[in-house]
Amino acid sequence: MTRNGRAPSVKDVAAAAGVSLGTVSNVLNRPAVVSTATRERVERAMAELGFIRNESARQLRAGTSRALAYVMLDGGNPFFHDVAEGIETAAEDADLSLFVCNSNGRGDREAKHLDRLVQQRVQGILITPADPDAPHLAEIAQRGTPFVMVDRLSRAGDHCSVSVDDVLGGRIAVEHLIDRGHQRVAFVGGPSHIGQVRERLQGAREVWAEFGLPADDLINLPTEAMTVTEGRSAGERLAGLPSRRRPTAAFCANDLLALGLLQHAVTAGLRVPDDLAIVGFDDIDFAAAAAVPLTSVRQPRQELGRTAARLVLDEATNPDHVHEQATFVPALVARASTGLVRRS
Amino acid sequence: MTRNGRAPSVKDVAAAAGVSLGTVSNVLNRPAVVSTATRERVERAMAELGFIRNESARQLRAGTSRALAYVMLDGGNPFFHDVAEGIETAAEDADLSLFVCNSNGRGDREAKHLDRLVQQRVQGILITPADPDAPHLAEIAQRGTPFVMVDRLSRAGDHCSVSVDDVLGGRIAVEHLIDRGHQRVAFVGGPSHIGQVRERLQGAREVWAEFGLPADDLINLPTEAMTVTEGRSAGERLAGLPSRRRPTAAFCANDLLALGLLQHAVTAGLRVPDDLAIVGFDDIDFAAAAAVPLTSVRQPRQELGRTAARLVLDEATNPDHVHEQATFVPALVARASTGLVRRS
DNA sequence: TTGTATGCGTTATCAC
DNA sequence: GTGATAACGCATACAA
Repeated sequence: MTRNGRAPSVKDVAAAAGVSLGTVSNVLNRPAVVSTATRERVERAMAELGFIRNESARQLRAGTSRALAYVMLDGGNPFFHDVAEGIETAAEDADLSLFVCNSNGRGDREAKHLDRLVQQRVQGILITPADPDAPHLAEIAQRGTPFVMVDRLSRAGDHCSVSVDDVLGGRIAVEHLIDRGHQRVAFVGGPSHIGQVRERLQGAREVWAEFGLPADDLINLPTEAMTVTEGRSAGERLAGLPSRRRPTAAFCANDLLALGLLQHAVTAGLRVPDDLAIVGFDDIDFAAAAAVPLTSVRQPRQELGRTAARLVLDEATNPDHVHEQATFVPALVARASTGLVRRS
Repeated sequence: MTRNGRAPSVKDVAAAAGVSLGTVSNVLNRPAVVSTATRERVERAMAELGFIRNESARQLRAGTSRALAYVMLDGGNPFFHDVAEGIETAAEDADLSLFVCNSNGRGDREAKHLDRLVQQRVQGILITPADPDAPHLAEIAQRGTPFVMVDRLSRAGDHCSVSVDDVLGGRIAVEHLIDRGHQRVAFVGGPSHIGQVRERLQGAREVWAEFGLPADDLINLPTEAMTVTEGRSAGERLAGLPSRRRPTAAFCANDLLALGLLQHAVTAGLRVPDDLAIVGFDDIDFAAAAAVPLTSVRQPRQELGRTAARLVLDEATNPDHVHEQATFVPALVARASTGLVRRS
């Protein structure tokens, strides 16, 4: 602290070094233009005073910050971390900071974060929203803040997005199960207003019909959320079904549900995959690390993040930017949880 | 965008509403002092122009930002999320933003984040550092930025910290195993320059000695990191031990290691806990959700975060602040992974 | 109740 | 090569 209780400024450095404020600025921004002697004197003064550039002042002057932001949907789901890692990588390359916020699925918290970020004048906002069609999102896109939706799609297409073909994801998951000989399969996921849940279910239903299987044998087990706890409770409901209705396999809308279901199955003495095969979605690291390694539909998580960052930066810097909806193709990763099917 | 391609400012609003800049500012900060008629006129102008306060300008003027920051050690470990949630709760209560950064265990990335945060003039920095004694941390504390170390302790005590009694944690974990009849136990953890690892091992050794068990029968299985993958590899080494040396139980320095070890054990056909009992540390949600629910040493994760935020806010606002090292007491949560021990 | 003036720290433009 | 000065957007002390 110098003078007034604030941190030392260029002014203080200038005084200490016996030069003008402009010269200090030159040392900072165009060192080549200042003589070695004075430069060193200024640098010494900066070191002695512990001078640190004030980013708000730079930002005020520059009119824009040097930061991106990502508003995560669920910090407790490792999937979003991996996405964030991808974003961070790209941000680092562009020499930008990344502010990571977490809405935890709460629309009000999301809105609060967004307000703050716009006030901060971040260069761009990446978000996996609780509701892709929420009005506060449309506002932001219209205001002109570069904006990319991550792992979601909105009805209005006036912004960039990166996502995965969820219908296809549902298809390959269930096709895998049909291949394995399953004729009665549960779909575990919800709430159904989540686009992903609907689309993964749709994909599941499509293949199911294409293989000529009766619609009744694809059983819907809705959940309140996409969490381990909800997966466990779905397991209980599944176990409670009359045995002639009980599925031999389950396709879960994400890996957390699958892990919960797996846990309940093991606890209940079911053998996985013999009594119950399980497919998850996302392929988070914990999926491979489960006691019975989980078959899952992989999304390119880091790639999703990197691409999203690329798009938002393009929108921020390229005057000829056009919005783009990048779609990735999911892939099945087969592991033990669907490995061996007892055909009876 | 108005005028110069920048977002509309108070000045623009003033012009549009036909009042002075000071009046606009009054509407923003002291609405009571301005007449209803002009206030409404100003508010209408703000709405029409899409005016949004510029946080950098406010911050520059105020001399300090309205944000805290938490630099996480490992975004892939849910433990740190829960800590972050606790911090966020407290930040919300104080009406502050929270910037969450992730060093991913890399000292260079940590330093970069810290640089940026200091430049941003955040009100306080919370951090779980890669190395508690790194010089860049001491610098920050000395510069006067409110600073709290989370879940770590440094040798120099010139700052606040919140942590858990790790020696005690090690003690209760191993005491539990001894209670269960185990006479040969592995300690899985590393690298040993992590204070936590050393202390948890120390606690383990203390009880081991107090029960008069031979030191050789507490086997150290060092790991390169605290990850699921490393836990799996520790499992392989454990399985490779000659059977008369092979432990009947393992105490892992965190839950990720424990989950990896558990997975390997199950894959290798070992029954848990009959052939191998496992105790983890942290009690992350995935511990309870494992196929064999994991006994673990619980840390009060959210509480840790809340307390850290409380301390940093006290340092930021209270002139009589004195540094405090808050220590929490860990507790054993017994689950199936140590549930049944076959005594032979 | 409203308007005017000043300064926060930085950068850039222009003289010298 | 260096110094003086203005501007970014906002908040406030003070004047009208």
